[in-house]
Amino acid sequence: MSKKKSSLGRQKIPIEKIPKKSHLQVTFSKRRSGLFKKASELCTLCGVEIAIIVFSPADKAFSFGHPEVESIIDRYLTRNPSPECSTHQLVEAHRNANVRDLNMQLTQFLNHLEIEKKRGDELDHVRKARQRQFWWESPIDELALHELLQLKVSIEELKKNLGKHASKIMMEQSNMNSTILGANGFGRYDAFENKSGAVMNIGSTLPNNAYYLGFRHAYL
Amino acid sequence: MSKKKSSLGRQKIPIEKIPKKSHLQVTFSKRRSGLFKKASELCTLCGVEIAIIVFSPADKAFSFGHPEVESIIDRYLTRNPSPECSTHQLVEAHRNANVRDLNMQLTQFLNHLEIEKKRGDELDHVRKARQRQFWWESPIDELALHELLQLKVSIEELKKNLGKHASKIMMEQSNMNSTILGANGFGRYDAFENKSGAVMNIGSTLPNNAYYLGFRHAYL
DNA sequence: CACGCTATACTTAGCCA
DNA sequence: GTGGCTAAGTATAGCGT
Repeated sequence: MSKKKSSLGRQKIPIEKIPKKSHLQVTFSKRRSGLFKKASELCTLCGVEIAIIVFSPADKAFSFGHPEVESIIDRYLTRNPSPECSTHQLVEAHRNANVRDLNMQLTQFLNHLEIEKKRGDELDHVRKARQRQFWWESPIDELALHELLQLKVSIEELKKNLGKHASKIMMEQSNMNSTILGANGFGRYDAFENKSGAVMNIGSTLPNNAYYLGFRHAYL
Repeated sequence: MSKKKSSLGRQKIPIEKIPKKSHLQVTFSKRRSGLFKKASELCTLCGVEIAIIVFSPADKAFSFGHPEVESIIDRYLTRNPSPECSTHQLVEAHRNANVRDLNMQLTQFLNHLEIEKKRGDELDHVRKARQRQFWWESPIDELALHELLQLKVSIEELKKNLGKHASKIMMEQSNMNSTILGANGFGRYDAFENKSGAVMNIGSTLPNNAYYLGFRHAYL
């Protein structure tokens, strides 16, 4: 049984444009997955917000975003509206907002959330059990997907609305009180200078001083 | 002689928020580098454009972009404004979706839900504090309320659907034991040239807690 | 094309300087 | 924070199905 072990296992490839198209496509797919996975792990491990946009060789746009690409882009472009901070401010500004009804709804909503989460966990369990045994494909419940879709949109809207609402509350409070933080408090207009956009070299084979294409930091 | 602690070498860590702050900082730094490196490799290997934006735990903005973050964002925003588009993309995706993909979507939703829950908690906090010492009132955001109601309905639908879906999967599992992969494992119509590769795919063996947070594709 | 497989290249957790 | 080290954990190139 002559077997050529020669090409089993991962081979080293140079970090330069892959010439073969079919090969490139596969690599793109796999590595994009890997990149997104890494990003999601970073999100979870460190509790940070990340957005990634990739334009494929076929010029199709893929994106990853936690919590949302748009909001992160927004934050980036406007040099930091700082949602985290606004949340904090909200807590501090706890003596406003006349939203009793809204909050009641919210409370109910929270209850539902917990229920859904548990349910989701169960489903996840089912999935894992399934994967362990067999991973055949099965037709999907289209209706469920549809509903899921609707939900997603709704959630995103809710999120936006919550954000808006929060800012509104804050602002109103600031206006009426003028003692809390004030415009001075969060008026950080430190524009970050990023002109370069320059492409640095890819230190592909250097484990140490490996600097990449063009990343930069915006200090706040 | 005293043995070196097995702490030499890499240890496995669960993909969940790192509690220790100092530790988290180090991990963030290293993994951010790793992420950017992966991105740059993907750029070079496949000749594609990528932009990444990360907000650090300290709320500092880091970005990677080839050729430039702004231009890519621009391209993305001009192509992806329509919410209907996202709907369409998912519907498209559905054609090739298998259960795993669906589950991934579900996971994303769950993540969103958790985020919303936290946000909701904050709001709730505000409310309680306010009830204790309310001073003034501010007009409520009726639109937000409306959205909340809508969401509530959606959530309830989701709940039902999740239940159905779960049972269905389980049922299919037991039923298909005898007809595994018969002819064609699952009914997906490839009528169209679905040139999408629409749904991102997680590696088959997803670690227990590796959640994909929120990525999607933008079409057209 | 998407998936699984496997050997191997690469990444990185934990420590230290 | 940064960078080096080591060894264990992951990602993935090349190939099948």
